[in-house]
Amino acid sequence: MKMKQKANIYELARASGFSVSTVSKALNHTGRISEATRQKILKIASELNYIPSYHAKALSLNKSWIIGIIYSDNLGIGFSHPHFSVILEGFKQEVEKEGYEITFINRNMGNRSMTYLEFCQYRQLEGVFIVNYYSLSKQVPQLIESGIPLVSADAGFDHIPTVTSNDVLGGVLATQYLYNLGHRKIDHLAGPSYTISAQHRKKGFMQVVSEHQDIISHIYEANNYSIEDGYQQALKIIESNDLPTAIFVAGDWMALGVIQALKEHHISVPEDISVIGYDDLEFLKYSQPALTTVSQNKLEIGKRAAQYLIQQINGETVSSLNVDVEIIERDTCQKRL
Amino acid sequence: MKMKQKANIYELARASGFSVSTVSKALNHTGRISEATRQKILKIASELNYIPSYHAKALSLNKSWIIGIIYSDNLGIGFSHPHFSVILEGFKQEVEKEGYEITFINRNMGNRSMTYLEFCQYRQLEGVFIVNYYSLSKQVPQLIESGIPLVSADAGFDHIPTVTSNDVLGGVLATQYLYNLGHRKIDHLAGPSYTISAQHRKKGFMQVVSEHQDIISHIYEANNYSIEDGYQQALKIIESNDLPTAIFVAGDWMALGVIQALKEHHISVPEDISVIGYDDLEFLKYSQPALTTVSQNKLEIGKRAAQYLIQQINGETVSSLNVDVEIIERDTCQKRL
DNA sequence: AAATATTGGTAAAGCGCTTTCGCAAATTTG
DNA sequence: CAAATTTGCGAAAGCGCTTTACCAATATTT
Repeated sequence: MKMKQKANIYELARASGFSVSTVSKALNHTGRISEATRQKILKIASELNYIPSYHAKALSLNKSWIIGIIYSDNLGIGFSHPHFSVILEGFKQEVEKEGYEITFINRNMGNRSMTYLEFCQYRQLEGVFIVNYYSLSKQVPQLIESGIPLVSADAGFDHIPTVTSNDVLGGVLATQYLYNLGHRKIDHLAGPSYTISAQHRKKGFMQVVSEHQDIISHIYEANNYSIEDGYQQALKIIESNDLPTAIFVAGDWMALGVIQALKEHHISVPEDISVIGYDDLEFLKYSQPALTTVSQNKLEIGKRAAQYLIQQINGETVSSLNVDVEIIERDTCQKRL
Repeated sequence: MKMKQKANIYELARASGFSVSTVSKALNHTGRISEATRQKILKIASELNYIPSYHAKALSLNKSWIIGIIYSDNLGIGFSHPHFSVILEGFKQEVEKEGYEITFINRNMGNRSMTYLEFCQYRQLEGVFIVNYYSLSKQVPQLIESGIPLVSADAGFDHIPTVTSNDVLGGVLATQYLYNLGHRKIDHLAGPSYTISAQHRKKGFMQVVSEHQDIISHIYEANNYSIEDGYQQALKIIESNDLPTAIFVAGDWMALGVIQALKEHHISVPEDISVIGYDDLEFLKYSQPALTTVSQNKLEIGKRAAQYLIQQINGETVSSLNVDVEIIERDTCQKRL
């Protein structure tokens, strides 16, 4: 049986005896047309294995059904990033539900390089999702100015609807948690201060500290949310000769470094010092001891971002949103009597 | 300054005084045209912020520059999958270098659902990369029959060029490694037998065993490469009352479960039993004790797959390829004297 | 200087689809 | 039963680009 190659609308017209306009209307359930002829045409379409041409449709309708993703990954690990990959996944699931596809915006398509905006125009993108973008270049401002629907999962852009964790709340919860366990000497290892997330977590921490006269605290700050930075800062805490009984670490990676440094100095977690992290990276469930942490609802962040973007594409206006966080109790914190 | 909205080729023609055909040729460095007029046209194009329309180009040229990805993720974690996400990343990097984009093939675009093949036709995809697909449906056979360029990162499809780790070699290396450490009672926990990867790793294991008369071994088999399955099978090993001194576990996840089970029975790793895993999942670097494992070069697998696919798109024919693996020595194996 | 080849450029058709507008036939209204 | 609507359908233009076929004007060969 020879498969008919790529029948188009004209062949359907010829085969059915109707005009192309009528065929088009039949296929799209649009326009005025009798049910009888619609059925005839649909039947023929299926017999001929008709599949419409996306490119022709997109050109004609001026609608691409594609959403761009800006995912500049400073670690070079791309999809494998334990935090952003989950957000991306949630985003993807949600937009696909609504019939959109995603594509990654990179600046050298084909041969010549393009700006983000140029790429968006070239591909007629419906909107773009900015996740994990740190740069001072004019690229994003240019996008904002262009009026294309935008949503971000990074705090730090004004003028863009943003979906992030409620990091102030996270800071509060983590600190209260330690306080309620009986800790009174609580240090905070903050993330890099140029990130809004770090600022907020620290703010939450300080808020709780200020509410309780009996807390003694020091704040340290890392340049990066990395294991290495956690390790280095922990060394400082150790050298300070004024050990806390608990540390609220602003990121899981850093917490890993902290725990390692403590262990090397024969300070055991959680017996000597309790440690709580932030992020709830999937794999830290399996670390030993399993990390107690503040969980960000990453999948939810991605999904809400998707909804916000699609709402904008449909002409609605949206504001920003903070997604709730929660404490995940595992094995790195314990009561202090 | 008012930004000209989406100038097209006709406006360039009018503004430059040349015809659209000439403009097109100037823009594409094609056809016979004098350098002088080309420069004039390019100048005007840049002044008018001309950006071509992808859709029009694609329709006219019948070329989409887009590669489809079939990534059916049975765990539901999508991008976050610690093994496949890295392969995907390598693939993406490599195809982008050549000017292609990737898109994910899911069966319900817009509203109605499509088969993989229909989607490929709809979007005029140049080729497709099958990664992590297990299903008995006719979808993939249909793709194969259609003649669209295909490449896979899963063993298990005949008739499709496949890029995978050399799993037989991996099995050999792991087993030899244990043997050379002095182990003579070596068990193997194999992956699910319906996967080619598990079959190959086991084959490598048995090959080494057969070469050495003095090895005593048992083989166990899991239904899944999961922590839970590793845990369950480890219980069986423990119950057997014939403990090995080393276990070659066919997957890192399973190894995690194995180690946990052993620990709960106060059998310490590596003092009592050495454990070697398989995969080299990124995060297991940080497990305690850090897992010794057979490392799959995931990034390389993705990149080679990309190259193979593009070669096919360009009309060349390619065969399959096995990417080398290597032992990563960490803390879960030790000498047996 | 006549014959030939090359160069620079254009008109027009084609890629596959949507949509407006118009028109005849069928249907509803008063 | 005439007038007013409504229904069913088609012609044609438009979306923005590429490419073939052709023509006139040069440039090159004998």
